[in-house]
Formats: sequence, C-alpha cells, structure tokens
Amino acid sequence: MHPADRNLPQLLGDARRWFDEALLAALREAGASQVSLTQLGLFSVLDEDGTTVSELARRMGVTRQTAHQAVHGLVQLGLLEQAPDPASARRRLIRRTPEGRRAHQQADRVLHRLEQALAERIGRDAVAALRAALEAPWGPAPTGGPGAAGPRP
Amino acid sequence: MHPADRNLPQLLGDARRWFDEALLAALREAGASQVSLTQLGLFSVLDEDGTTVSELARRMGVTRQTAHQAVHGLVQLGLLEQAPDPASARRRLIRRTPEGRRAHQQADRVLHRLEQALAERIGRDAVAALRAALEAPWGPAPTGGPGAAGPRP
DNA sequence: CCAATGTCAGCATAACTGACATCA
DNA sequence: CTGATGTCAGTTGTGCTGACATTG
Repeated sequence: MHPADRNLPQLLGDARRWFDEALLAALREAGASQVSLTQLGLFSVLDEDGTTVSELARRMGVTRQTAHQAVHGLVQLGLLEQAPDPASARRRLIRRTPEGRRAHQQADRVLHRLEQALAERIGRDAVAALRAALEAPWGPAPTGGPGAAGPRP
Repeated sequence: MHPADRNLPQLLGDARRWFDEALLAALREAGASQVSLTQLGLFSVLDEDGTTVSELARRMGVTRQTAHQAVHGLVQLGLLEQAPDPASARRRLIRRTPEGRRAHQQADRVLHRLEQALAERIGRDAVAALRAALEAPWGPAPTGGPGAAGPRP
C-alpha cells in the first residue's frame, strides 16, 4: 500500500547519527579530548608501524589535504605525532602518542558498548545481519560510468 | 580473531555514501535540476497536504533555520511553493509544484533501481535484513542522559 | 624530467546559534 | 504575555580545488 515508508539512505544516515551522537556524548562525558568525528575516523585507519598522510587519505577515501588537516588537529591535541621515515626523507610517518593510544582504546570501548546496547534492543541476530549486509561487496555504485569510486585524484 | 575490522558507524557511512553518490550521479545524468542531498532529503518528509517549515525541520531532525534554507533553495528552483495556511495566518504551507512532483518521483524511481541493483549483488535477503535492522526501534541513543534525541530547541 | 608527498591557502556547502517580527 | 512560527544574519566545521616546495 505504501511503497516506501522511509528510504534506505535516510535510514542509514539516521543509524550513523545514532552512533555518532552517542559516541561523542560518551567521550565528552568521560572528559576525553574534544575530537571530531572525522578525527575519530582517522584513528580507525591508523596502523602500528606508522603511516603517511597520503596513505591515510586513501584509506579514508578523502583527499590528502583533508587528511592532513585532521592529522594536524590531532597532533596539536597531542594524540598523534609525526616522525621522519628512515627509509625516505620526503615521507613523514604518523603515529599515535601514548595518550593517543589511550584515546583510541577508549573510543573503541565505547563503540563496543554501543553495539552491545543495540544488540540488546533489536536482537543480536539483527545486528549480525546488519553488519553482514554492510560488509558484503556492494561493488562500485552504478553511477552510469565506470570507475568514479571516490575522490582519488 | 580480529575483534573489529571496520566499525559499524564507518560501514553505515560508506553505505550511505554509496547511495548518495549514485543518486546524485543518476539525477545529474538525467539532466534533473541541481538539487543537493539535503534538498532530496526534504522531499522525503513532505506530505500531500502541505507542511510547515517547522514541522519539516522536526521530521528531518534539524533546526528550523536549516530546513528553511533548504526549502528556500527548492522554491527558487521552482520545485516547491509556499502557500498561506487558511487556518492560520502565521503558518505557511510548503507544497510541491508540478515540476517538484516530477522531480520527486524521478528521485524515487532512481532510488528504487539502486535498491534493486544492490539486491542483485548482495542478495535480496541481505537487503531485507538490512532494512529490517535499520527500521527496528533502536530507541534513544544511550548518551548517558535522558532525552537529547536530536537538535530540538 | 616525472611522480609522489607534505603543506599552505582559499572556496563551497551545510549545519549551527542568535535575533527579531508576527500572530494564535 | 507566552509560545510557536518564519525569516534574516553571522559563525563554525568539514571537505574540496589550486598551488608550491621537496624528494626519490
């Protein structure tokens, strides 16, 4: 009767906002540094050995400049540090400081608690199905043209 | 073994971007008016009888001012119109123009095609499960405090 | 010379808060 | 008077493009 109550993009956006708001609120309440959502996303693409800004940008799907800006903010907060790459003078490796490591783990814990809270409300199976559907290979968006899978200049 | 490959908010964001990019690209290709994502979201919360800006803002989960701005743009494009409410002089009802109606239906068709394309790739069941999980009552985000379910000043 | 990287600067968009007039 | 609505204005945050120096 009603072909489309709410469309999928809208639902996806609401779901993301549910997580984002709760995450920021929990961190703020815990007295953590004032990190933005972009900066939190940055932590997710870091690795232990240190990574260049350009590589981080590729993993995040944004431009070098955008990643650079996010990194810059976190460096000023004392959560990240830039170290010269011994293998190449033009690369600068981005690493977490001890405090950055703490912040990262704290955010991960909060996220884990949120996911558990969600499982209690809509069911563990539903959360698993949600994750499975999102992790499945969606392929390139059918934009009509080939490629164009994101900002990769 | 690996507790968290990619976290849920990130996956949700990527999924939304998949839809958004494809939707915009399809509309651009079809030569439709240059509407923004916010403006497309506005169409989703309209109804046949006409609605006030304040009510639209509540449905979108944004402030009156933000909704007003989006409406303003669509009015200038000729897709929406403002009509005085016969029941109350201070309210102005937002309605679609005939062209706005066309644009809305076109966007809905594209969205439907995208959802079908997705079903072909990850399976009809996965899409259904995705939608079911997203439509389930997640309840207020556990922000620690009661209320605070969005920007509602 | 060419390509990749890091960085600085400016622009566009979209959300926000603040303020004010109008009207039930 | 109070509260809701519509609107104008300014501010902030985030990502983008453009440009340039450095280095392999």
